[in-house]
Amino acid sequence: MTALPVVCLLGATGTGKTEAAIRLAQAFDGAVINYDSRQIYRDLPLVTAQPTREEQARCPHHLYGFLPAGARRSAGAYARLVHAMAARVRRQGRLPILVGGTGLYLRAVLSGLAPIPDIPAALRADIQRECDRVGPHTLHARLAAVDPASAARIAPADRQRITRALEVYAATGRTLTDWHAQEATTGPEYAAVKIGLDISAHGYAQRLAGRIEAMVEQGAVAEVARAATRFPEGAWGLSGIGCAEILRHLSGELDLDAAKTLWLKNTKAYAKRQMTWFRKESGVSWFAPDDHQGMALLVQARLAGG
RNA sequence: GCCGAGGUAGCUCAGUCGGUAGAGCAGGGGACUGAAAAUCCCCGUGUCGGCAGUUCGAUUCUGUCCCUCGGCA
Repeated sequence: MTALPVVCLLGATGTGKTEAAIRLAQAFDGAVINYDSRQIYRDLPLVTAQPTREEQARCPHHLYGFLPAGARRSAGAYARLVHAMAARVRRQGRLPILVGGTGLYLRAVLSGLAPIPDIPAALRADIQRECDRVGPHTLHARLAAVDPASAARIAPADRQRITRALEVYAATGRTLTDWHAQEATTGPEYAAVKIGLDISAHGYAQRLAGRIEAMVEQGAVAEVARAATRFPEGAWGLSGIGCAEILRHLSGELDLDAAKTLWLKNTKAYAKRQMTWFRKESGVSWFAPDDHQGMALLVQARLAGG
């Protein structure tokens, strides 16, 4: 089987990936496929900065806004969706263009994950409740007894990874370390052209601040309020950056300015984490965000050269 | 001009009874295998406003100058 050509756009939040993707799609008869973990929620198009209706009309877009804010999709499940969608786009004779900001998802798509089965939700909830009760350090010690290699790798305060390692062991009888030593399950083989959008320019912080202002003007607060009404018990989709701050504003804890300030701060910290991830991604060609022509030339050369 | 209060990290400040200094915020770096917009880890040399004096030693005490902010003129 020959490798499936795809373009992958990566870069921190607010760098102009949406526009760059549309330009490439128009130039190469492509279709945009989302790999962002938050732009999947239909209740939150504004705060998650999904492509607008107008933008989506300019070329085919897939895997945006298709889930209610109460749902979750694991990285593995999401990778399977992307595989299916990329194949379908290809069958239609189009070039798949993967766009997003979630480094783990991109890795799951391109390199695969360990073939660990899905863990029953009830078991996961039990372990998480226990973690809340006894604290991560206690569970870390328990992990050290069954899987010392994982315990050594995972920080004693990292409740997410500690509970993950414990639930995998509890559900499968095998340690995470054991699973990770196994070959990853992968989808189709991809020939990926990786394009990074680099914002090292000084205007970036201002750009993020402007984006938040625009989201608020366009009704982000009302959007989050609506979603919160629809999911009164709290929903995973409402835990994202922007939502969390707006919810605190709606509860009266923060005034709008304080919420926006926090929102910006959290967005900047997130952008930094994204760059830490993407910087070490191999084989990325970096471009200025508006250098659409340069990106197109690269894609053209790589598609021709194979 | 006079009186008072200050000048210490990008910002707000603490502190050193004389032994060249540290918090918060901001900022930076990193990790990452099904919650990832998540979850964690690490990072502080700065003419302590300038100059002089006392002292073994001054950011700390003294003098003087400069600057800022009040108040009075």
